[in-house]
Amino acid sequence: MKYSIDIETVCGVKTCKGYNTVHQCPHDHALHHIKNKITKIGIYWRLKDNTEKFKSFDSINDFKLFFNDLPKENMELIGQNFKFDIKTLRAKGLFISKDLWSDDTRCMAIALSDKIPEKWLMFYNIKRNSLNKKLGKQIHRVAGKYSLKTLAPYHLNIEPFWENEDHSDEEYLFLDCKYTYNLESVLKRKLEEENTYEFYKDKLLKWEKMLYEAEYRGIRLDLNKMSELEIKYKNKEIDLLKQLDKELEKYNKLYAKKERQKLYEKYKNMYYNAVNKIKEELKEEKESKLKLKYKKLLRSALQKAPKTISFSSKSQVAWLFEECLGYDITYKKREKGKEIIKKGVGKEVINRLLLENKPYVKLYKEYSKTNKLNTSYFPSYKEKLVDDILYCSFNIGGTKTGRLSSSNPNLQQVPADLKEIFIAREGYKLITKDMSGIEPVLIAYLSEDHNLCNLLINGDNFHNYVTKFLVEYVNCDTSEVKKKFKAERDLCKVVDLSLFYGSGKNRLKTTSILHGFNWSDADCSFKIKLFKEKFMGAFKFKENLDKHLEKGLSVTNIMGRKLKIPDKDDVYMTGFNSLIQGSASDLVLESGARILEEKDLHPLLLVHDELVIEVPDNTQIKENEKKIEEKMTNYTLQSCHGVIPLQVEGNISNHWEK
DNA sequence: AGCAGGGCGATC
DNA sequence: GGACGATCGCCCTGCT
Repeated sequence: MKYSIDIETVCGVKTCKGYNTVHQCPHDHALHHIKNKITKIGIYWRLKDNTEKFKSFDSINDFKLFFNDLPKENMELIGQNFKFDIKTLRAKGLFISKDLWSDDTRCMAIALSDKIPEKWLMFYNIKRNSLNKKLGKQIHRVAGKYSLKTLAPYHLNIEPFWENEDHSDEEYLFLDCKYTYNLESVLKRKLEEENTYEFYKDKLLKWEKMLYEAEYRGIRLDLNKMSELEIKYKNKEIDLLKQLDKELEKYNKLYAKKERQKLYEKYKNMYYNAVNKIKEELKEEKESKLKLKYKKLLRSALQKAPKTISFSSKSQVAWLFEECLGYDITYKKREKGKEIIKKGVGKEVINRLLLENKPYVKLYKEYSKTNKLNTSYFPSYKEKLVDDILYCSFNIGGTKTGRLSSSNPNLQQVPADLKEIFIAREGYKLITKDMSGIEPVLIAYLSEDHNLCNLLINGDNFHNYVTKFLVEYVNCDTSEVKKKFKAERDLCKVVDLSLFYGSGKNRLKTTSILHGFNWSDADCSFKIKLFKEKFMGAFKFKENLDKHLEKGLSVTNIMGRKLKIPDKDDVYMTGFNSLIQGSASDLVLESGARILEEKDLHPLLLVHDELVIEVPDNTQIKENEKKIEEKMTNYTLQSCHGVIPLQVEGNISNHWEK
């Protein structure tokens, strides 16, 4: 028997100002399986004669009683983004076996290469906005292309539907369940029609279940270490700020003056505008009143006006560097194919100024980094922790390329310096393994490029190889490059892959400057020519791929995922990139799922080409490490030049290894 | 006051 | 003809 299930949740943190309400919680606690609170649970099914059955529950206990009484043999559960529901139910005491989870309409929509057109989504959002306008509040949030709110109207030919303000609407819950139930069969047919049903069922759904386990388990933080680091960086920030304020005192005064000037102008204009609106005959009596009013407003505004430069404001720092210190803060940027000159204090400008030995730049750079850690990492982690466990969400359909993404918090962008606070549970260790050099391997496998295949089959390192021929004078054994030409290799390492994906001489030049080399334009052009000749096969492959994608046709990646580029103008820059990065990501997902099938191995984090796995700290650990390596490399990448080997790197440790 | 959008930086 | 790409989240700013 098929059932579709849906739950409604709200913020469940009593001390939070969003407690028990939807949409107001600033931390999205409604989405946190431990910090949320279930308000309704709905279950929908159909009898043999097709009559609809629907039941809803206000409490988990009532639902539990009902659910436990249902016959489990041949039970099939369907959900929309069911990962969230099954996780939340489990956290509240109802464990549902993964085996009963038979379909996920969100995953189905992700696997379907036929996506909802952008235009359709636009119309949907216009409707949503006008509804919000009527309500006077942003009640209805953006519905993504994989949410039920857009999938159901699009695939089932029904009118868009909306929940009421408190999410407790019985009717809405019923529709949610019913549409999920109906979507399953429609999407199944569509997947079968385009031959992606197997990919969905055997791969994507399996991966989603693995992610569910990873999310449910969460990762432990070393709280002592964290507060130690937090204090360290707090003090560092205060220190740096003191230095900046001291050294730049006169500019602080200048800035305060400028801001005051701006306020004078602002309130002067407001005053004149107000005066102009008065009818001629009333002018005399009202004018003086207005003058007083705006004087008063100006006075209070002046009191609140900033007295020092805020170094976390890019525009203020830009003003300081350009107007006060006379630095050149321009940089080139491409927008819609055109090169434009922009101003800013981003990485590129800062690094150039550093090379020019401009004062204060180093100080500012350090301050920015510290400020970033203090404002966007520690507070976010602390707010999301449950005891010492941190939970994130993985989004399998979050990206255009097929890559995985992470949010709440995003554990795929943890700064290297903070990785040491991520630790194993008592009695466990963490094994960090990354599939180093996975992208060149996939490019070799898919394009069968002669040189690329051979160098990898020989066991040579891609970056070493590139360094050797890109830096003309290098003529040594490939294995010696890393030692003898470290700076050159570091430069090549950050730019070589991008050359496959379409980066050009400007990119090469900027990168060379960042690495302390000043390669000329001609030099860069020449090097790119060399690179293209060396890997002619790969570029030929890209050319053909682009032609194919530009026709609007789809390609299948290494794991069976179908990929289309909706806008043909995007193909040149994103087509090849998506195929390779999506394949790499799927390879890691598949590896994670295979690892989970083994006893006692718990994948926790997936970071594009890297897995962090929690394993028991016992005598089996070395064997387990071998097992993990085997799961990550046991793919046969057969090319016409031979089998291309996959390699993994990484260690067993108490914490997440850099 | 609250939202949208730009700029930026962390990761791969 | 020429262009690396993909995220998430924070801060600031300008608009209504």
